[in-house]
Amino acid sequence: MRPTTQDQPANLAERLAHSGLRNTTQREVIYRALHERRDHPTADEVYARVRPDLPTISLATVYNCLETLVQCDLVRQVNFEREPTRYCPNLRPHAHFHDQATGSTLDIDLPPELLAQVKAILPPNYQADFVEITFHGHSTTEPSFPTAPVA
Amino acid sequence: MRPTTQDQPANLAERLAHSGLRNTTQREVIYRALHERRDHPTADEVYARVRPDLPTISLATVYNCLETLVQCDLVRQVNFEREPTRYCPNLRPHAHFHDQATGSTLDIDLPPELLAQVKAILPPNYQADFVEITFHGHSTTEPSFPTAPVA
DNA sequence: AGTCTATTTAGAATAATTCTTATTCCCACT
DNA sequence: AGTGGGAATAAGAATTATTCTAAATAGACT
Repeated sequence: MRPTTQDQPANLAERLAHSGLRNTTQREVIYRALHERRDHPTADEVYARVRPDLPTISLATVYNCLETLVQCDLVRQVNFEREPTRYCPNLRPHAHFHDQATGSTLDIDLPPELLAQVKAILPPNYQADFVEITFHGHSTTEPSFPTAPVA
Repeated sequence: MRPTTQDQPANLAERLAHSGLRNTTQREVIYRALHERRDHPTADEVYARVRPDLPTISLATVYNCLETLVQCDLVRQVNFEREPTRYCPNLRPHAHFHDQATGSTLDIDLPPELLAQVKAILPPNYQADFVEITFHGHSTTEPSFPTAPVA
């Protein structure tokens, strides 16, 4: 029996079957599209990525499939303010760094003990199913827009 | 000279003037509406609250004023997933507990040292201007919907 | 009072997402 | 292999929070 690691996600088909759902081409292609580039695309961006493979897919189906993958814990939803929802294939506990200038997103692994410490500030009788930590900031290496080189 | 505490927010008029903005009736009433009940209303809810005082105010103005108050650091914006934006008069560093069943929100003060520890997981050259921590969960005391009393 | 600009108002426009309905697909069963 | 039934998809309309536009109003300053 192959051990199920946290990082290599269990079979898509398995997880779908476990929820009584069918493994369709659309779900597979979308799932792969997310895992090939491990970034944080919007539904529109996923739509654009899968259209070469599935020229007749509709945006509604992209939304449906992404929602299904989220339900099956194969993909996570990420929201920054009121920007369009993004979809994240990283299932490990992690925080997000959101660059306010470029909009780019970086996953930052969350040490379990830190997560525990954060949860510990909750008052009694409040149970957190999920802790969302988002850094809003800027990278100090890459400039946010092209600038003339400094002499 | 009266010391400016963190909790009692500095004069609205002062802050507006500091940004070269005018102190209008609409801004004042909206500001007060947020501070009277220290909860997390949406723009629509603020609209409903101020209409008794300002029967001719428009929703666009509510959005404008709230945006202005946010710019002046008199109010904070809070987003849960893609729900309508909420507005929060609590300016101290705090996390939010979002009850998934009821939608109710609880402010949870963030100890400065915990905030520092969280920021410490950022890689070099990543600067966080703001750290957002949201707990998604449920309170174990209040039931999420009315249930028959247990015998 | 008069001018200048910020602000407000009302309603149209926008954009992400969801909904609706018809069609297509997949699977189980004969 | 053919068929029936439920699930999934496609296409486009509908919804909803928010922003934009243009005209009217109000404050501040001479």
